[in-house]
Amino acid sequence: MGNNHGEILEIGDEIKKGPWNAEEDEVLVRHVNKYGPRDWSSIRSKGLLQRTGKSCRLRWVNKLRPNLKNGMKFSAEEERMVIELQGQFGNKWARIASCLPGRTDNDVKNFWSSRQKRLTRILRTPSTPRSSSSKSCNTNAVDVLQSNVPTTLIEAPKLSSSPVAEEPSSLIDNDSQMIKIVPQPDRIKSDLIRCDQQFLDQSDFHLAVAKNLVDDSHPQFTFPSIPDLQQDFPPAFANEVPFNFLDVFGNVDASEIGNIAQFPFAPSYLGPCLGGNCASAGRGRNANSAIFADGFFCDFPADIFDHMEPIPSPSEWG
DNA sequence: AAGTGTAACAACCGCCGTAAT
DNA sequence: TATTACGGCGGTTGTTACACT
Repeated sequence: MGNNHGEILEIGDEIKKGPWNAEEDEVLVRHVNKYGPRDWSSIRSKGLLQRTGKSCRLRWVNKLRPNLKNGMKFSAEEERMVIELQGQFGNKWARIASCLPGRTDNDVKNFWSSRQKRLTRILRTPSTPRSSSSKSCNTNAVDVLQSNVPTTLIEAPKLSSSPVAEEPSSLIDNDSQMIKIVPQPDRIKSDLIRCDQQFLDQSDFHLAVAKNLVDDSHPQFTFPSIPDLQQDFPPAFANEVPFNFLDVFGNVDASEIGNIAQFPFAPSYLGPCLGGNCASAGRGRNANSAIFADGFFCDFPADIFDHMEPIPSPSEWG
């Protein structure tokens, strides 16, 4: 991008790039007020600005348009909507942004990208030693439980904008009660990992999982089934997996977690939410029980995937 | 206080669809 | 019908501010 002062490429009829200044903004706003948000290329042809029409349009749409929520962080409700809509539409940022007043496609895209990077980093962070400057991964279980960060959901990373793929007929091995984890870029699309705070708000669960992970006698990562927030958690979900667990590893190379992994279902110690009675979970969370979802993963040793057993490839699931 | 890592943001690039010629 | 220009969109990159050690 430009130099430190944003003054670049302004030579004769050259196209100017880089950060916009107040004068340029003023010219652009005046043009739009006069002619409407169109004829972007005419701005340059008229000699008003040395910006491309594309650049002008982008500036207007992302920064100068009225009623934008510039500088405002995404609210919990907006966050929830983004996650939900991304699951519904994929990476159709303009479509998603159209459902969020004051937000642009760029806003949504950046927001999603940040979350994706964060989740990816969490999944890749080595357990020892932990990054000395990590802000989100230096917590212990107690810290996590005491956190009041209003993060309510963990969404899955996505790789591409291809249409949502059909779920495999079953991701569950009924015999072993395993959730099959199979990295498949083509189908890393659909749902979200929705970790309701009440699900996370189980200190016993958290500690038990952590213990399980480091206990060589329990070589497999014990992970609970997570209820779907949109379903209001009918008790019958106690033994089902209404979310797409695959997406947790959506953008993690298969080589990093092994080609395939298995996750046993959650044992009963996980508490009433995971035991099936989650009717009160979902929206309207108890602030006192808030858990920073990132911390949940942070407390897992990074080598938890080292012990996962291979399961058949998708072509063998039938 | 300095160094480092991360999140958030701004802007550009390339691709694609569409309308005009 | 083919070509071209334009606008829209998604992906990507660079910069800055901030938090943490």
